[in-house]
Amino acid sequence: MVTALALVQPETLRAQVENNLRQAIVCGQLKAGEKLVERELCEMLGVSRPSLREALRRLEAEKLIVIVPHRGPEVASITLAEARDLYALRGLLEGFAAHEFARTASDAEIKSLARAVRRLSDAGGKNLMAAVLQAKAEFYQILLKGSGNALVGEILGGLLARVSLLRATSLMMPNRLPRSLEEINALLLCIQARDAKGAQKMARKHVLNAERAALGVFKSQTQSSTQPTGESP
Amino acid sequence: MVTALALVQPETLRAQVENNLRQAIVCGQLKAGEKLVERELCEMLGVSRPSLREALRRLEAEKLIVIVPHRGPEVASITLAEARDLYALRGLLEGFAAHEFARTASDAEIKSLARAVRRLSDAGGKNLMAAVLQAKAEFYQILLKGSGNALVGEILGGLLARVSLLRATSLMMPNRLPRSLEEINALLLCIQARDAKGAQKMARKHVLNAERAALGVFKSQTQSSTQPTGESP
DNA sequence: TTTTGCCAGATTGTCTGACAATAGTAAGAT
DNA sequence: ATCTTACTATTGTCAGACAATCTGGCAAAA
Repeated sequence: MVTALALVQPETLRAQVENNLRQAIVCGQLKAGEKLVERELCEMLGVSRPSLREALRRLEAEKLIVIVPHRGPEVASITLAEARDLYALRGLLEGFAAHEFARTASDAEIKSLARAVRRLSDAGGKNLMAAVLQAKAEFYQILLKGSGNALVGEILGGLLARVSLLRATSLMMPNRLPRSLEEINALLLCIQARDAKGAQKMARKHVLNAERAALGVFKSQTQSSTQPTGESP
Repeated sequence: MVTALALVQPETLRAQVENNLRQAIVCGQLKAGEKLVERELCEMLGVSRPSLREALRRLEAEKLIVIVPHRGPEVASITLAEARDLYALRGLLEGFAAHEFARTASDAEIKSLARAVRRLSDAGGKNLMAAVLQAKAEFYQILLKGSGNALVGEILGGLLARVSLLRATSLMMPNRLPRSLEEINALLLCIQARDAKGAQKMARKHVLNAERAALGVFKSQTQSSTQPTGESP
């Protein structure tokens, strides 16, 4: 008897377009504020306008692009105030997820999380950025799944995509990596001790620190572009 | 001289379709689980398929409809677990909004909120459901705006639309209205006292009570359809 | 009778081509 | 130099078409 058979559903063309564009945006290939032209994208991706436009509508709903009527779509850009709001919400939601995980996750899930943290630390120690990224994604996935609230994961996923528009995420500052790993380890300790309140606080603190670092870079970036205080002689 | 002239931006046709469908869904004209057929909707709304499909994509991104490839769209339906997740998040976010409002809103905003509560109580006392709805919407708008985090309002708006899919909202149980008004008044008192923590707790409590009432109705609805165990002895 | 296989109709996914409406731009007039 | 005007590019919207796929029922086999 067949126990499990994951038949890959043939992704519709529109979905592929959507995924391609989304990844191009969060990876920075399409920069924040960049104007998009339908025909160009059609040729690039090899699809017709209707398919492209449907994909654009979804990305618009996700707030990754902005479409002003008769002026066309462009990659969304984030103001300082919006970034603050984003991080505030992220802290709230990740704090909630950590709280619930510590409270309700199974021992097996906690062990799984611990393994992910381990991999993350290893990758961080060797400065393997790609591995860090993957391990961090796994860490989040386990945390969110174990929190028992799928909605939080859904919303948080959307927020993280928007945060990436800042183009000043923790990856841009390798010097913060050690402290970031410390914070995650502290979070893990709280969870292993089933200390829900402590886990919540640690998660919030982690986000808060990430915010400080990111917004610091962000401010200096935007300031330097509007008010070039002598980057080079 | 003209002081203020709100020139209604000519809503694109697609946006009108989107709004019509969204309202039809949250109002219950299109019931949860109902299958939608593109051509029927096109004829109903008098638009072409591309325009309709773009609107559908946006509603899909908002999780108000579900589109399975080659099987067409249908109005999303909510399971008990999803409903619980929704209310948990709602409590978290409304609690946050109340906390921040109490902490940072201006005195003028607090007065504005008090007026909205007053209108809400009046409408509730007279059992004018339409007026209650409008006053409650205003109340939320003021609260969210004054909380200083636009994102929370954005996310919460999406959640509330999805909650309406339950079709077992507080409106369905007029007997809960008095208690609901009491809770909102208590929340207002906390806010007027600038008691952020208290406001947060009251907001959460309010959502929790709403959840209890809604899920009670929801369970009895779904049970009675699948397992009619005799509503009353 | 139940199950299996198959076919036709219906619906969606996608493309092409077209035209009107609007925004951005460049040229011309004062 | 500033304002007005005309033009061009791009988007918004439509109609029609065709292939891929799902759905339901009917016939054939066990």
